[in-house]
Amino acid sequence: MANKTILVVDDEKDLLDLIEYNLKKEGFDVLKAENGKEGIQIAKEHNPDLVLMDIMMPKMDGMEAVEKMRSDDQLKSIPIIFLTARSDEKTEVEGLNKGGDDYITKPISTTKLISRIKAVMRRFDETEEEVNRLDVHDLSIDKDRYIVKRGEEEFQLPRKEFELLYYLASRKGKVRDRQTLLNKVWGDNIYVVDRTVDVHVRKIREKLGNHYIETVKGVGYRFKE
Amino acid sequence: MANKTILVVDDEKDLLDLIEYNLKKEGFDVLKAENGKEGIQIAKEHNPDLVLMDIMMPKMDGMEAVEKMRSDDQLKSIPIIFLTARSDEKTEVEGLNKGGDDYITKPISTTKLISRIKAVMRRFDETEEEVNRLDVHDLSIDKDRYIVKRGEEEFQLPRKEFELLYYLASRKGKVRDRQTLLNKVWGDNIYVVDRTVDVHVRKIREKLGNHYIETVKGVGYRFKE
DNA sequence: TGATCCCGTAACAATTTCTTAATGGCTACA
DNA sequence: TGTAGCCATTAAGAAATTGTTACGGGATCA
Repeated sequence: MANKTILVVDDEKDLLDLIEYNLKKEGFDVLKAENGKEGIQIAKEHNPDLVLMDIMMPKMDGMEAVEKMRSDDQLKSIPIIFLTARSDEKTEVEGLNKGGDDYITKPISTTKLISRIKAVMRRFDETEEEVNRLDVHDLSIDKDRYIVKRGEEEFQLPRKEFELLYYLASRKGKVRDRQTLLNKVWGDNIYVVDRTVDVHVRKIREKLGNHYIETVKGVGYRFKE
Repeated sequence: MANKTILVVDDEKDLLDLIEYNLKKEGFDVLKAENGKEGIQIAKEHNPDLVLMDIMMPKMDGMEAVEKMRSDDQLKSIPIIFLTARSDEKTEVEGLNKGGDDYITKPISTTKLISRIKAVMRRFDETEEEVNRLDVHDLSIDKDRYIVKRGEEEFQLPRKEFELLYYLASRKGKVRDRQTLLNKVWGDNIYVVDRTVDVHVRKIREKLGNHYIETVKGVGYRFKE
């Protein structure tokens, strides 16, 4: 895997070099810029995975640079960690802060810096990760969120309906008889009349439309292939 | 930091020893069991961080053991990696597969096994680096000061409420069941009735309004996406 | 040593979800 | 076209789950 690239923007050259040294030791590629303007330019060219940005700088202020980045389509989703000299600058940063970003007060402990960087990166990676999501047809069944989406529409199904749908969808095309469904979705030693499945199927169809779950007469149900 | 403990359940003694050897070399603590029944018993006693479970076993089948674990409040959130002899057993495993689990087909490459274990653990280990401040919706949750802000308003939440809110907010959109919340917010071996979570959720809602934390009936709570 | 706040628990109310059972419809086949 | 078998649909009551409130024990701080 290619190394992650980090752009460091700070007007103190010594600090810049120090950070570079430490980041490289950790296996990151490092880009440097000494002011906001330069930072943006380099970011546009190289598309770094993360930006470490000092807030107080000459030329273009870090704050201003961040605002520019946020309104630039190419750059807006790059995570930024702010470096602030005094902790009361926190307040200033607040307005700019998006989801996974972070800020760090100088002076910086290297280990802390590294671990923050890794944390922010991990968080960003995971957002992209499709861990518990099942995409079938035009549906997106997210077990982590217990939500079914179709485009922008969100359906909040009750638990049994959700799990039944999930079970069938994860076995797309395969027929399961009612008893099997009861065992797998309801649980093994649960005593429930198997017609119950019908009702749940109906409720799912009622909400999502009836073209997802197919009835196989005399056998059971299946999620449409 | 204490070593992570892994429980290995397999009826082949030689394999058990081999795996133990390799895991220990990697710095894990290892527990062993030769059948499902014994496995569950040991799991209950030692609360391992991960379970490596063979599917085909005498006494209590691995499948059965897993189901038992899944329905036991204390054990249900322990990640499980399945060992299966033939790859067509995969299908069966699917039904049991929850969240971050994984399966591996025998024969096992040690490196692969280790890397899977680490991957699953990483996924489960939500003790990620924490951010000082989280901005979600119109809230700003400041872990440094244990204060929640909404615009100019400041809310001083008691510790548990704050930590619960923080935990949920930092996993925006993801549902967590009460047991998980207790483990993550209260601590692993704390014995508290899980309805306690409800009360804390209510208190948070009372202060911040009830549109932040959503209830997913039969499952748990989640911070609104 | 009060006063106050926080935490966990229990009890009951409110709500949602699940299950059942009853009815009617459809299809296949004789 | 009659009949049997299977499924869809509905509504109502049961069951499960959560919301809400109140209370007592502890910790904390003046």
